[in-house]
Amino acid sequence: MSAGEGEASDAIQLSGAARRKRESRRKLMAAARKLFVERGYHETRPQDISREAGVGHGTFYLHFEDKLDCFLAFTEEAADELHVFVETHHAVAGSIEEGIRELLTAIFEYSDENPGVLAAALTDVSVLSTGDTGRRMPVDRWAEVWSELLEKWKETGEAAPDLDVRMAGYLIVGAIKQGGAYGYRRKLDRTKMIEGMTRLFVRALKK
Amino acid sequence: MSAGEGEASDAIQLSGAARRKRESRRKLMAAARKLFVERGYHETRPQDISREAGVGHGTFYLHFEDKLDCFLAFTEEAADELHVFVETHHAVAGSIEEGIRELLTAIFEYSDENPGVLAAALTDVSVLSTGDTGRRMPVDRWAEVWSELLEKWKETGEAAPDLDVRMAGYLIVGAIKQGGAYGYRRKLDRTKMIEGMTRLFVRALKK
Amino acid sequence: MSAGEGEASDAIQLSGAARRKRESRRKLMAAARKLFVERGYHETRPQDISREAGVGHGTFYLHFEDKLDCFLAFTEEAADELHVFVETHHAVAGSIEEGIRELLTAIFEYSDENPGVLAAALTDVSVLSTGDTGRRMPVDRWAEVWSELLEKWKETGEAAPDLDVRMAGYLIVGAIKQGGAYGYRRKLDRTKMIEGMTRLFVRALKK
Amino acid sequence: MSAGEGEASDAIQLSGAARRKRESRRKLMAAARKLFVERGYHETRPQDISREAGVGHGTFYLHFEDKLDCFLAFTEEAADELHVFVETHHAVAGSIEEGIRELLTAIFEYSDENPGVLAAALTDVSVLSTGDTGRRMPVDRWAEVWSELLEKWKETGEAAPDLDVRMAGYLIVGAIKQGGAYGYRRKLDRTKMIEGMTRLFVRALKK
DNA sequence: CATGAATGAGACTTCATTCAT
DNA sequence: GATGAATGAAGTCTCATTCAT
Repeated sequence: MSAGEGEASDAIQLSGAARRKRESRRKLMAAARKLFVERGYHETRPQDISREAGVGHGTFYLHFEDKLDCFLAFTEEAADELHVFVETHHAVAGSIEEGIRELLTAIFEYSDENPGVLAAALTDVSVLSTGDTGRRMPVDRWAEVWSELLEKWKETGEAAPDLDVRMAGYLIVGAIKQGGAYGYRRKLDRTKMIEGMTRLFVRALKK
Repeated sequence: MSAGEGEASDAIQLSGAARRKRESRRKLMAAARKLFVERGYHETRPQDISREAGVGHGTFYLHFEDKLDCFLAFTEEAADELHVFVETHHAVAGSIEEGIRELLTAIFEYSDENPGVLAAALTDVSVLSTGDTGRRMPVDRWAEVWSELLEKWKETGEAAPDLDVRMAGYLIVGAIKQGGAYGYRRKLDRTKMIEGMTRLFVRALKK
Repeated sequence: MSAGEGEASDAIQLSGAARRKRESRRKLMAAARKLFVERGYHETRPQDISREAGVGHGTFYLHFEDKLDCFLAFTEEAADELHVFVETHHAVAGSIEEGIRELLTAIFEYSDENPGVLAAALTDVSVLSTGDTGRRMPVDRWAEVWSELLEKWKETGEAAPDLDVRMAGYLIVGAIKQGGAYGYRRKLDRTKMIEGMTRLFVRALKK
Repeated sequence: MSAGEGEASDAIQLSGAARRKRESRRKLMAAARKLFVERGYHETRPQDISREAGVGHGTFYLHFEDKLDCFLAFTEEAADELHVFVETHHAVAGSIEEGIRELLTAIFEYSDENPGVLAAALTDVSVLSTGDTGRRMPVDRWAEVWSELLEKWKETGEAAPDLDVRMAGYLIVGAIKQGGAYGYRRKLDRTKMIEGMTRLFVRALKK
């Protein structure tokens, strides 16, 4: 059973040490996500993460350069996860209206399953650190996803031809972020939010 | 001692102590704005603000409950200033298209004259403090301004009747915040940004 | 009595705050000296110094940039004190033999009254920090004192004319440092050490 | 397994394990020397030494009790090497003047071939550890070499009969250490330094 | 009202050493 | 013998806030 790991995993045979390290990182990532979401960046100390993960304080620094590095790893993980959700909703396939509705649905479903994660991951890093980190932030990734979709719809003639897709991508992400926070606070009905946003976005973008 | 209070102008004839206090606060507010904008909330210490203001460290706490209180005072000041700009553009008066354009113009003009202030003032306070502060944040004030306008246009039949004006207010503020940051980073042309945003917003909201 | 401080001190009238600060620094310096001498640089933590001085941990950093800065302040104080001892022995006045004997006597007397201080103050800073500190070290100060004396004796024709006084200054300081440590460890008689060293140095330097 | 021990040459026929161990130690010693010289004791971590040596971190502790033990092994190695240099210059053979010049030449030649090693090896161990290590330090070894030579010259009547050879040994080592550091910093000419020092030492010691 | 020295909890991080593999 | 992940005590330093003057 322990031989070969059973699955055709991407690391066919992990030596003991490497496996332990992976396991530590996994625990740290889970702990970091939990605490960043619950308490926010500044209220979470590296040692809290270590304790929550059940590893020593020093282990934290074996896996992350510093606290910010850990936070960025968290945001990237969240971005990756959301990406999977989005892909299963193949927003790309349909019309502009369907596409937008699917994308929003994916986002809200992810948020339901992972409450608070998106809000935490979208924390503006410039609030956390001076100086450029050199890393691409979730906001940018998500804005780009939208931009690409809009570009496609522009090509198919569904979206307004005079659209600046880059700017529109950021406008949409900003709107969703702020609107989502508002809806979450007011405990608005998810379906209604999706419908409302879809209507606005479609009208704004459609030819 | 109490003489001078209650007169028509609040600047006329303040007793020495009261005048000094007012003067201290003015200097502290100016220093706080400068540093919050330049360095951000977490990189600015009360001591820095006091030194920049040219007053003693203790004086800071004569005027503000704590650091967060000072930051909120800054955001409120910024909100008040923007409000003046907005009023001079009487967005209220015209059609939905004119109104939106005027409002955006007011915002961008303010941002030109006060670079970085809006971005700093819109910092999500939940990133700064856990508990509720009980104070209304700029985001909420600005979302409400938009809501009221939208409500008006709904009544005049210019805006779509099925519009959730509260939600739309937040969506717009979020879009402007994120889009503005993007445009500032990319050094986009102001007029083009205003035009692009106006077009999108009008299409989204118009009947 | 408290008025005017009684003495024609260099700070005729110290305001309360300034006096408190001075007092803190005095206590910190005394504590630092005690601990650097007893335990050495690396075994002494800033918080040990603060506790020994009876002030808060933060006060330490009000007076010293960092731990190294504190250590350097200690060495400078020791250098100043030794300087006073040396001056009262007016080594300068007499012949080369008298001069050297007086200087060594001053050094050993200071060491008797301040056991361990010279050894601690002569700690090679390059062992403590990479990078140049930009500060002149006691070793250099003391080497220079010797150099100047030798130069004088060269002029009066008492010292060998082919003497490199700079180099000789360092050789002497190195010899005293190492020889002193040896004598201290072996608990040698002070007078005998002075006589022995004087004899050697005089022979080495005399014309 | 024990076969091969006790043979004429200790290099012939070591079992695989023993050979590997020896090889590891050699690599660790070389790495330790490099880093202690370049960065100093406190700036060098066992991990750095292991990495530089290309062995695992744990291997370090198979060969050295702790970091200080490794440093002392380094100083002893340096002392052994210098000893070889000194012996090839048979300082013992000649007159006091020749002897001193030869010894200094040996030291400076070694320093040229091994820049920084003597300075690093002469680091005062009391700065590194509080308790006595029970090991004889390079300073003591080198002071003793000088003492023995002086004793011999005393017997041949070349050195002053009233000389305390132990103390003189330490004085000379201290002088060379400090003078060498000064000369190195000032990039003085080696030959001139040797000549200058020889002259001073000879005058000081000669009958 | 104003000051600025003092505070000390607590933040982040390092590193000599151990130990399971 | 060799490895390197893990450890956690200990280190240095910061900073929001208080309080005696």
